[in-house]
Amino acid sequence: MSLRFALLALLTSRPMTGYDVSKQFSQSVAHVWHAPDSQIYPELNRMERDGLLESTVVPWGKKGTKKEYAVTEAGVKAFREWMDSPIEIRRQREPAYLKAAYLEWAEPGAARAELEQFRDHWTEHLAMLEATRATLVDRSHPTLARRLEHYDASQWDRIVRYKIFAYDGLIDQARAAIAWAERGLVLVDELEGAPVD
Amino acid sequence: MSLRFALLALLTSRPMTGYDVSKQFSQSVAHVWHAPDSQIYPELNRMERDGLLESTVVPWGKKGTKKEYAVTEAGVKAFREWMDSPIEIRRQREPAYLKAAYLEWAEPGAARAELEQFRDHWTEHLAMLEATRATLVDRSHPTLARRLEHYDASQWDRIVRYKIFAYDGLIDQARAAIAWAERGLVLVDELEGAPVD
DNA sequence: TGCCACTACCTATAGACATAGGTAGTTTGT
DNA sequence: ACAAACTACCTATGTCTATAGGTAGTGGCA
Repeated sequence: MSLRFALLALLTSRPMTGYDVSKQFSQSVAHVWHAPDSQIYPELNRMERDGLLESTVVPWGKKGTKKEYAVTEAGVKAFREWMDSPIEIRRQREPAYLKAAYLEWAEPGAARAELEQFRDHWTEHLAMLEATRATLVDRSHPTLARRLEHYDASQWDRIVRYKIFAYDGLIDQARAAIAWAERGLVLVDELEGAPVD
Repeated sequence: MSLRFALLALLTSRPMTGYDVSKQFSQSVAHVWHAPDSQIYPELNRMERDGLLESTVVPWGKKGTKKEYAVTEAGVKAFREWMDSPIEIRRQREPAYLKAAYLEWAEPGAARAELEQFRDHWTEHLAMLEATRATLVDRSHPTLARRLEHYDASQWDRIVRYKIFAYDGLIDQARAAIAWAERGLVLVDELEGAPVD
């Protein structure tokens, strides 16, 4: 159900075509809520059917058309209601920690590879989060810039700081994950003997 | 697919009935991979069908019976293979961070309630993780104790330390989440004005 | 004897999600 | 003139997951 509100969140910055949504999504909202376009297109249709969005068909080239979605008043209301309602708590479901708990079953080499892969994934993810955070701080993030246009300048700081706050949380998590993986690599060396190569 | 291996992990400690699995699960493996019993029973059946488990029917009372599942050799092999194969990377999907990024849409009271609820959930979760960690350190954790029986005493430290390592990772994440929520509450007070009550 | 909590196991249903495709038009560069 | 890359949108399939039930036997106790 969160996908619907993630899409609403994105579309409050400006009306967009489905294609724009699926592209922009991966560069902003997807950092907190990932979804592939095969989930996005049908959801946009359902949201229009439910009156949260309305679409206008825009010509594109000679024969082509595209559909631009805008949030309706009912959409804004639904988004606000969701914002004011308690969050669902997500249950822990992380294969990396599951595996870590049973590392005595793994080959030492595989255990190391595992932890390195995990660390590298989060390191990459962290770099992306920090880069995005920087574009929020200097307000060059395109979606943010479009969003701020609807607001009085006195509100800008407030809006931006909430977004930075969200990214700070994600960055903390990424850092914690990386540090944990590093400790794991040290532990594997200690328990299995350092690799000989 | 991880559920299958989470169940295998649990059942390597000792054979268990489906009911035991679903009870024990929530006190150990569920900390890293949650699943309700409505998912567990069918999965156990499928695992037996696939030759990873074998079951023996045990009488229970006068008329009742229960099914005890034990991991087969094929099950052990599958578990080892999974342990040695690269992990799937989970995509970010956390409603709390999604909401945090759009907190300018929320009522100040709702924003505070949100963050408090998030903090309280993780505080509770942290207490549980720390309590469980302590039972691993002193080896009083029942599933761990049963597991260690299959191993030579020289291996005990190795096994226990991997489990502690996994919990340490979860504890780090919980602490980071709590600290983030606290910072969020301060931020809301700063941006929306402290609550008047 | 009846009731209740618990053990034991299972089903149904709907929605979420991943993965892997497909079609058709447009723009850009050579 | 043509290919390649991109825009635009959609479908199919299978699995996963949440939620909410259901049935039947057991053990204790009042």
